[in-house]
Amino acid sequence: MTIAPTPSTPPSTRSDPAGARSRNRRGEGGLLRQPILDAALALLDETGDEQAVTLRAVARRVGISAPSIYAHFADRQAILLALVRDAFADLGRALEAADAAAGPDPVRRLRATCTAYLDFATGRPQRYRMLFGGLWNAGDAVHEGAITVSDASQLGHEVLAVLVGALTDCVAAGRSTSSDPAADAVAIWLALHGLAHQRALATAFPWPADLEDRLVVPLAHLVAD
Amino acid sequence: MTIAPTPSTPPSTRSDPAGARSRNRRGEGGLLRQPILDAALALLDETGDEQAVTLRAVARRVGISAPSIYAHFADRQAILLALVRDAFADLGRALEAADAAAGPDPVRRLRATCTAYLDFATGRPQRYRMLFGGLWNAGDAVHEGAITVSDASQLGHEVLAVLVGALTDCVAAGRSTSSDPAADAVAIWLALHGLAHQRALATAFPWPADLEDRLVVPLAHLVAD
DNA sequence: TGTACATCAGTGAACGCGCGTTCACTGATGTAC
DNA sequence: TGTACATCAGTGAACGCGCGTTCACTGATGTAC
Repeated sequence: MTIAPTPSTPPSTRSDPAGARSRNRRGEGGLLRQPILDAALALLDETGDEQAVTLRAVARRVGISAPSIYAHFADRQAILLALVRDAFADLGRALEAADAAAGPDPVRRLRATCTAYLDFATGRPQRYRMLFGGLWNAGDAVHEGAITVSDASQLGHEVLAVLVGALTDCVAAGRSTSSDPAADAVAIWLALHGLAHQRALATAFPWPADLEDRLVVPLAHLVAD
Repeated sequence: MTIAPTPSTPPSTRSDPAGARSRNRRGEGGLLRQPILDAALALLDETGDEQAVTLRAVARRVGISAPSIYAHFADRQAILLALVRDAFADLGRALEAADAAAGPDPVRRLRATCTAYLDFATGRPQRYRMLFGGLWNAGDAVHEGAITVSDASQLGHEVLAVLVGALTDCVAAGRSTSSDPAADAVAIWLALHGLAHQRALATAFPWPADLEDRLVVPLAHLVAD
């Protein structure tokens, strides 16, 4: 008995939990890249430890042999960098989406953006910690410097662009007395990072609920409507 | 020819850079504990990577064999925890010293404390990152939870005690309009942490100089004299 | 004061481990003729 | 349409490494008698 391969079967994009996966069709080897990243991200989120993201652990999870990874990533570091890059992009997108969905009121936009930032860190604490854990800053390896410092500063610019935009509009609407929205946006971002990072560190700690307001309102120099 | 041991020689407290060190006298085995911690801290500061603090690397640096460490620390984790503990204590002491040295003016005290906090992180970025890198929060090991979460919250209380004290005095002197100094002190601390952590991450980044003021003045609700 | 001995600081070799990476390979499959 | 073959996805075994930790030990030294 032969099992006829059904050509209509969609190529395996899923990141199978080991075992079941079958070899990709010829020419579709690149499809393994995403499952590898998915597995790496899952390991990171579950263990909260980037040391747990080893080539062998990732391979085990995807259901492939460890050397197979080398067809898609130059080395272990490259996987981690891809993870950081993706997470930065996710965060940037979340902020822009929150800003866009908040309607026209600039104060609402500013607050929605800040909330989205904090939600990202609360919802994916391991990932947030990794973004700012210093991996891409270690700086002795060859390839990391160039790639991810620019990623990080790009995220910086994205975050800041959204915050500066909202804060500038707050000033224009007479809702903020900030005399330097660009600089105050940096201050807001740093304060958000402080809170987000501590929350990502001590997820169980009973952080007061009004901390976000207590940081954002003064730093944005918001005034009553 | 015999080399007579001179009893007046002080016991070796130095953390010799390997090689030269001689066995401690009988009953003074405990003297090895500090050199081990010194070496571990030096490794951390130099590499900026707590993974570099291995038993073997520490032993190599102290000039002893790796198993000797077990007379002083239960395992590798215990060394790292001792490091965290000491660093927390250092930071707490630095803040209290700054507060005490700032004189009677409450605004000066508040600002001096904030500056000291940021200076600690700028001067020992690797150590600061380690304090808040999540080591003691990983939480799966047996002994770490109990020991260091209490350390961390003790530091929290020390930092906050200093900040709350100064801020309360600012309010009393009519220099701050804060209606809740305790809560605002938490906000200040979080903002300081955000700035300190980013500076410790990207030490080379040209951070604007006035960020400290831009954070502390609004968050402390300071008003002109 | 002399001597035997228990104690103590510290050692060296070895263990098993999981790791990143290399290598030569296998077998399926698309393609050129 | 049939067939040979180059290409491609992926494998399995092996390498050397540094690690944490265990073990049996060594030799110096303080102490009890």
